[in-house]
Amino acid sequence: MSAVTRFAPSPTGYLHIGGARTALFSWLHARQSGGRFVLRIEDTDRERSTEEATEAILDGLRWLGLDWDDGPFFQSERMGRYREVLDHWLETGQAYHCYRSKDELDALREAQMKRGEKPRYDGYWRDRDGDPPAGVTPCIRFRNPLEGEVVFDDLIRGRVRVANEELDDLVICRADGSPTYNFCVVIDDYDMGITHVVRGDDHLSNTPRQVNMLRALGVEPPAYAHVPMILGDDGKRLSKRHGAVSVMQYETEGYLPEALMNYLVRLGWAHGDQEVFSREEMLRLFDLGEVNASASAFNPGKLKWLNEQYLRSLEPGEVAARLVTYLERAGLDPQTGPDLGALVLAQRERCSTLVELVDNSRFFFEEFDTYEEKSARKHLAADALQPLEACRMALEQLPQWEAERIHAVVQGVAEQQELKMGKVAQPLRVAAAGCAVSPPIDATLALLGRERSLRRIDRALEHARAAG
RNA sequence: GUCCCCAUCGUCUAGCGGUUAGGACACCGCCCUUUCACGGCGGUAACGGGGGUUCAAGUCCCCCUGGGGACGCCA
Repeated sequence: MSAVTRFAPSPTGYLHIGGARTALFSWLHARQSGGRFVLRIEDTDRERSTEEATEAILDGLRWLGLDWDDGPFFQSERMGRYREVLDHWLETGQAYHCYRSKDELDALREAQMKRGEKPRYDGYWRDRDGDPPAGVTPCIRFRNPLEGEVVFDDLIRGRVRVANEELDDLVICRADGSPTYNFCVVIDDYDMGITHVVRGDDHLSNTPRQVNMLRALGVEPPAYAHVPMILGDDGKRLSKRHGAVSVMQYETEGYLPEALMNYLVRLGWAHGDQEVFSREEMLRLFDLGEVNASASAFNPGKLKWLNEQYLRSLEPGEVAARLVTYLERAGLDPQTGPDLGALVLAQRERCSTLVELVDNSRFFFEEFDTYEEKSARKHLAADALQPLEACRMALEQLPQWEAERIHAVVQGVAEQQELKMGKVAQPLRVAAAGCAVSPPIDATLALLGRERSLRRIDRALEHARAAG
């Protein structure tokens, strides 16, 4: 059976980690059944909804590769439809006008809490006819059943039962005429043919009311899957304090969308001992019904590890293509350096992110002003002169500037001068990179090119002489 | 305050009545090594507590504790 699922964010901020995972689960469930994935923007709160936020959310989804089949639909453009149902319900008595003011409601709530009761609307206007107070614009409330219970089977939480006694008559249309979330969701999910509602479990307690409204509409509710929330790495609620909460922040920091997706799919779900899942594997193996019911903490360290895995296993050319943007952002011109595929191959096993890869590769693209102090003191001292000079001479003679030949030179010099490899390679490294960290010296020089390499060795020789 | 939910190493998790409680990240050793890394090998580390049910409980039930969510004319 093919499923129709949806992702329905409210455009009040960027796409965050929790939303991204909900979207992923929802997307996977639709895609693995050959169904449809609907995108709907829940912007009934005009005060807080912004166009920028909508764009930010779409950007996030696109970056992650979570493509949608229908939409984006905007609730703000569906007011006519909501009005239609509202009027109908008013007519049939399934909804009614309520003239309670906010102040009255606040007082009511406070009094109930004080008495140790669950705060709820008292139903004052539920069965009251005529003489509404003058000058008060009413809101509209749904007439929730008083008896019986709502039962539904949540794919993740199992059977959920709530007595109607626990529920009150919720506001479905504000005094200003705008319909509210719980109402719009119900109409939309029905109109859009949603078969599986996948959403954060903070909505679990809304579900019974929604089921009642669906029943009022005379239709069967969809299947529900309430996914647990994601906690910060301190076990508390995820927030700005935990570093990157926006999905796009990870893009900025040089993470690969593949890695983030992989991390997210494993948060609350597992398939035996498997840690790495390609998109195809996710589609094949993921099962909404296997998702854990408990919240899980976001672990940046593991995401980083996954990013390293993808950095190393993706085609170098693929990584190189994505590297271009990052080089430019760092103010480097990709044209002034080595072949990017080769660079990725040389650097990827010592980097966690694309940003780090760029940072560690600056010296391939531009000259550096100074040597890293400690490294220069240690490796560009007087004892570096002889091996450096010998290398310089032999390298200059090389008919072909390739890693293997360079390696032979370094090894030859070490043997000739009866030095350990480190005594030869390290001075060369500092000469070439400006610091004591780089890919293997033969690969480093090969990537750097003959001219640049020799020039930098000359400069290092000067430095060593001056220091000696 | 009221209602609801959740509970295995620090973290993500496997487990679905009988296991030396497994894997991964992180951490710590050792090996490899021209740097930094990668990699390989090994190690520390968990069933929150108390009652039941059962020949047998991490696994089922209840209570406690801890954590979370909901209780808006927010979504």
